[in-house]
Amino acid sequence: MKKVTINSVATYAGVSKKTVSRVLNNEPNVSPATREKVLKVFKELDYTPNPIARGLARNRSFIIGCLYDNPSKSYITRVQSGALEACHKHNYNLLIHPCELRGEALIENIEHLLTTSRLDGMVLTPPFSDSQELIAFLKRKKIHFARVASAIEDKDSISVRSNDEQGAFEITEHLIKLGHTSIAFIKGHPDHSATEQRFSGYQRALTVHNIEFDSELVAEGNFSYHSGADSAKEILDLQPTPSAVFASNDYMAAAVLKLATQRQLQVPKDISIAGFDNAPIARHIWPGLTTIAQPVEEMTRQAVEQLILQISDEQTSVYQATLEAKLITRESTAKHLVDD
Amino acid sequence: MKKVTINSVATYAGVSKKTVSRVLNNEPNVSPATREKVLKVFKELDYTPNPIARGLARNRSFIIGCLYDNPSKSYITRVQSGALEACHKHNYNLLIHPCELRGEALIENIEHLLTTSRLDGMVLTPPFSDSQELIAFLKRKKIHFARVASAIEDKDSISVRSNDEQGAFEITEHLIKLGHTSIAFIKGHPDHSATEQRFSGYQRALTVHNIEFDSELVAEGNFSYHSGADSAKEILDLQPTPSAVFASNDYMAAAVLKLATQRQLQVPKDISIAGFDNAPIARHIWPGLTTIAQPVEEMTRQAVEQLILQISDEQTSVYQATLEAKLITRESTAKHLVDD
DNA sequence: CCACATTCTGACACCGGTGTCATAATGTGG
DNA sequence: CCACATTATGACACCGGTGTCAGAATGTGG
Repeated sequence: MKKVTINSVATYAGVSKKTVSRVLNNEPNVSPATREKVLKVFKELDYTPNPIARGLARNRSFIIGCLYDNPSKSYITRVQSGALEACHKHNYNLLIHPCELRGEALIENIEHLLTTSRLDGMVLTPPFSDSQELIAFLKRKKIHFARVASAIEDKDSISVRSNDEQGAFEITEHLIKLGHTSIAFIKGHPDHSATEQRFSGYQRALTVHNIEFDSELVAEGNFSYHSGADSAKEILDLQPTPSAVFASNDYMAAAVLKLATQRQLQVPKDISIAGFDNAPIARHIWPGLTTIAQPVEEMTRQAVEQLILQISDEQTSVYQATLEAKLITRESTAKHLVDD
Repeated sequence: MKKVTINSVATYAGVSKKTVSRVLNNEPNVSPATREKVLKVFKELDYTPNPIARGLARNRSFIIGCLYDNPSKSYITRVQSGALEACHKHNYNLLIHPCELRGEALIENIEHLLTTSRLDGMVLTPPFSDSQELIAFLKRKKIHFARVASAIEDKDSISVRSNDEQGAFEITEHLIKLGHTSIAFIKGHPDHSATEQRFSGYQRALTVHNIEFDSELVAEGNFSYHSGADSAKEILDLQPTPSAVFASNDYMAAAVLKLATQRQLQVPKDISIAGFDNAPIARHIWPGLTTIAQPVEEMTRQAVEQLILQISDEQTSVYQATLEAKLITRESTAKHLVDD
């Protein structure tokens, strides 16, 4: 059985390639009779147009690439979900490409990706959205891209972020208002700009409420559950034990909760725990985690949507937006009861 | 600035297109001098070959599509991770395509996907790996595909699964050996063949150990945390309360654990809980969940690898494998203490 | 130095569509 | 019924690479 191409359809229907192409793309100026005839042949021959040939002619692949390097799986899932929503709305598809930020191999890796698959645009998620090197490379190669949750400024490229510093400030303030003064903090991955921002929101809240910053209370994490478990151990071993812990994401907060529970500490009676992101795990555990809802899906959705508009030349101005992060209180934080 | 194509490179280097193409693909029979010259021009002009044109000529896209419709996000993450490993090893890329199994729109949806992006092959994850309709469609369209975790037999297509029935049998037997006789069960999504298999393993263990099956103890879930929460309520409201619960996946088990803890039940002292999959959440909560480790990544990795071999014509026989599921005991299950 | 094998190289068709433009068919008003 | 506008259709080049094959350049043995 021979492959069915536009030529076979044309011959079979007794029309030219171009007319078949017109029917294919719902172009005007085709008589109803001809259109019917061609459509019938489509069915008869079970014809599927070749997207590659079409892509070559139009210089489009209708594929967006999503770049990530993130220890938090749920973050990636949410990113994908937002990106897919925008892609499918505009008949685009999503290609995923995890890779490592570190090492000079990055540019080489992306270059190889572009040699392998033509991408109409790329979504950069943290930490790539902050990589000046990558941004410069993509500009040089004239690849459209959009940045998600980036801290750096770049007037020329699409960027959608949320206000992490403010979110961290609010959740810290929430703990302070509950009477906590000894609040431990677990940092995120040093390559991610969110890490610095959340830390700085934490510090600002302390300052505003006249609580002295104590570097002893700060542990280094990297957004993974595992790193949270290590930090949790550090923090819970402190004497005196802090009365509250604010972890830079929910995975690490969950790790603190697990260790605390293992050690017979009651949360939140003995110790309050707060996270960040509002990842699914925050409501899958007991007690549920007080956290900051970061609109990951929405950020990505907007970023990809704007990216597609830019690719289609329907948007000339560069979209830049900051979405709000919102405090969600659950059972893991409560009033600090002073020990008798 | 004009676009850099193979023609510009050829002209600039003073050779033919074909010679440039040879250098590009590391083909033999190019004199070292010529090769050097062309490579230098690549750099000078910052040339990136156009993957679409290449794809058209070779009739290849080097893209694999991954189809899924699964309420468990972590399952998808694991699938992707295994698929990506195989793809990158062979210089392929992965395009993800979530869509709904139900409704006649499925075939239309896939047809549209194939019209939009040329895919060299597709990985079908549950519940698609069990869809006869989809399998027939892909065969008709002569699209290569591999099935992951499917229960149905199809001699013509690649399939990698794990032994769910046996896994469910073992974990149920584990509970029985701990002295439990009243073991509740939460079913998975009815569209997934794993649901039936796990249920049947549970029943077989009861039979083998002379425990009467009680349909009162069976709740209907759908693999989502939310459905697990509903089932948990049903089960914990039973009088007398069962002494153990086996949920068809870890998310639902986590939901049971959460509700039990909320109700002041001690796990595993008052009630034992077991899950399935060994999802990350199984070890992120306290007590950790006893579960069956299903090699999701490995299944998908093997499936995609074989798929790529088949696409490349390096493999003519159809690979079919069943991997072992393994019992992992954690803190959520313990000896049943008879109430005094 | 010649006959022959081997290594390089390029001309050209082709992959399967789309864009441009000329021309054929049809419609409309006077 | 004609002049003209409008709609419908097809011829052909083109997108940017790869495959085939012929011919040129070079190497080898006698």
